[in-house]
Amino acid sequence: MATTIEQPSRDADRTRAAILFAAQQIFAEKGFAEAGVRDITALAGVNPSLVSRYFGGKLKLFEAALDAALDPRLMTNLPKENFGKLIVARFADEDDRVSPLPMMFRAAGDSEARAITARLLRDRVFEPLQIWFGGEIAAVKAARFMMVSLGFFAYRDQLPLAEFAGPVEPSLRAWLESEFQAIVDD
Amino acid sequence: MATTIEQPSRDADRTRAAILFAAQQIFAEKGFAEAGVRDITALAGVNPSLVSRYFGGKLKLFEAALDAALDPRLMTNLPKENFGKLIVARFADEDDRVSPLPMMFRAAGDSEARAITARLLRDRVFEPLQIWFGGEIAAVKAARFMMVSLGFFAYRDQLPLAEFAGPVEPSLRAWLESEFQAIVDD
DNA sequence: GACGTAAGTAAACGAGTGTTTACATAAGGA
DNA sequence: TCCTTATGTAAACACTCGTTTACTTACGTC
Repeated sequence: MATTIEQPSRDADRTRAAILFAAQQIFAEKGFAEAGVRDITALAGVNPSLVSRYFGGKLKLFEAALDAALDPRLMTNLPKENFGKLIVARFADEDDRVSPLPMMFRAAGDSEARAITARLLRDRVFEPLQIWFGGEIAAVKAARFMMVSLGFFAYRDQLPLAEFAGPVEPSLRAWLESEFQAIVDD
Repeated sequence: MATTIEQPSRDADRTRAAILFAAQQIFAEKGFAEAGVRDITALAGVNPSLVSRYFGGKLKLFEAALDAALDPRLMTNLPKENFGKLIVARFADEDDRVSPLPMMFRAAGDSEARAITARLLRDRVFEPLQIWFGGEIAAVKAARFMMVSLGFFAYRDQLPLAEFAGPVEPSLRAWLESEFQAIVDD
């Protein structure tokens, strides 16, 4: 049989990463309030007390999980010529489990988690977008981007209508694409 | 001195209304999860147990409070000629305390409250809007309306940026007005 | 191989929650 | 006036949850 690399059964870095990974999934699925520390640590296969030891508590863990999920390059690395089509494809077709949007929306019920969400959304998304758009009206462009993005997700998340579940209706998708494209073209 | 109308010190209808009114305020301010039954009944000046007796529990009270706050006529009674300007004025300038939007967004963290929110949003807003818009693409129009509205509120609620707090930046406001107007004009 | 430290666990703690139960009392008709 | 019933209150219940504390164990070092 093949020799396997010996792994120590106790590895703080590995355990910390396992908790963070589990937290991203549970927070996105259940939201900050309904996601229990016991749920997260059960998925990670460790003891609940380690959340406090390694992250300083549930709130700090949420901050770390959201920060890890936010990556502005997912938007700013797209070519501006086809920005509309590509960004809608990324929003509409991506796997919600790896998206920070569910995590943010489902944290709106907790005042402390909402404050963290607002700060990270500003520093990790809004500001980079503003720089990427550039120009005098970069702030307005970034604001328009945030509004359309948040509105699209809120709509899909809050209104699970039968006719709009699953694939996005074609003309609605076309409208979204033109909205995003208009932001970079204006 | 003027004679005052004698009011019985015990009036179930009045008490029920007081709880419902207090619930609208507290739910909008704190969200479903953080709004305690004791908070609501303290504002109403009654005993916490009356929530269960009169409404059947906290969740049913939330449903009643949101249902009372939702009124599609606030949108569908506007003239279609100036729909854009008027609807933005209503969204941007209105008092958040009487708006159902904070109540809905801050309930996103609770799965049961979110299900109620989704149902009421569909039955009390989306469907009436669809009928009001009319035509073959009424569903797409209603969807666009929901997206822009939810996006605008989510942006203002989740991103309390200094430069966008308070009055809406003029060019952003103009864009919003054109978006809403385009929905009814298309 | 013994030992000290880091890693992990189990269990209890303490605070907060919605709800229920038992009791008190005001209202209104017989 | 008495008595029934609706109205309201106080207190305890039952449960969840994040966190802390005390203890155990595996790893690396001398």
